[in-house]
Amino acid sequence: MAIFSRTCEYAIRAVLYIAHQSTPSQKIGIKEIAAGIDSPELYLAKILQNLSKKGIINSTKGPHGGFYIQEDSLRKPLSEIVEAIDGEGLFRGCALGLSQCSELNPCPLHDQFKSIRTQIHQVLSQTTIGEFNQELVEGILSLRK
Amino acid sequence: MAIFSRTCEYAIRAVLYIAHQSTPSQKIGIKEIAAGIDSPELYLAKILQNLSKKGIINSTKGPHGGFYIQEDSLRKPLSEIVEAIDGEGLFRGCALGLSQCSELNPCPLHDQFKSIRTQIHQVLSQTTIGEFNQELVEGILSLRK
DNA sequence: TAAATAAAAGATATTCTTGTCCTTTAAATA
DNA sequence: TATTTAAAGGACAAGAATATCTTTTATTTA
Repeated sequence: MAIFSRTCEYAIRAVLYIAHQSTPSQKIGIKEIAAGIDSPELYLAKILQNLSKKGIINSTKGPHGGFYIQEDSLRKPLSEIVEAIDGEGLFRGCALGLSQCSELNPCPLHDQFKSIRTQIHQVLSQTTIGEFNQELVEGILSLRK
Repeated sequence: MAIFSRTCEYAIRAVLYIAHQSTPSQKIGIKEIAAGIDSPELYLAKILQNLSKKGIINSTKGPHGGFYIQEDSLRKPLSEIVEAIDGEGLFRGCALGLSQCSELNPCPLHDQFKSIRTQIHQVLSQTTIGEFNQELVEGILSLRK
């Protein structure tokens, strides 16, 4: 199993792609996004609808419409995308799936995973949607399969 | 999404339960294991069959048969269970699902997740199946929902 | 050796995730 | 204002994960 669901992988890649390829005056269409990140177009459309409802990205219909991201959303952390799609399972909850697991009633892996979860959460909440734009433009980073 | 698949959660809990509840001369049946870790009995049976084939646990059929674990398997790391069930996705591969992601062609999260993966792998490969027996016996740790 | 026991194995069912299709709505522009 | 464009929305389909059921095999013991 991977760290993120496939849906969440698509979501993160798409948001980063939108962040560096579009502005509110130059929107980008679903076709181009899907091609840009190697994802199934119609499935990605559903994912972006979801992210749009949650205010992480924006969209407009009609000619010259498409997806874009507001300036201030570029400062949002990636953890918002992950929580919107995969929930908080990576950050909270018991690694062994025990609902009763807690400090007082810990599962065997409780302490070890507390630190791992913290680190995952830190990375995702300190990394912003916009911070890769320069490297993406320069081709140092890749979003395609 | 959680860190492990549900199947893997059952697997780890079951193996730890077997480790502390049974010996090669005192085997434990699937009914009791499933009750002991709150999991669906028949599904757990499939999982244990799988782990048994892979040599992580042992079993014998017939009266007084059941599952048990060999002395030396108690020293095996939990990573063996995780790899047997969920594969190596947690330890290797790109967080964003990009097959081309590498040191030379990194995805945006490459470096951050390299360290997270390493930590997950370390915890799971340094933690052994047998090391919780004492705490489980004493009731300090829990395996039930 | 026959009967009883318990896991293995194979088949099927259910649920969730992923992916596709078709119609509707909103926006731009001719 | 009619037409075109592109996303939104609803319904459906395929696949994978999870769960259950039934039959078979191996082992013990009466």
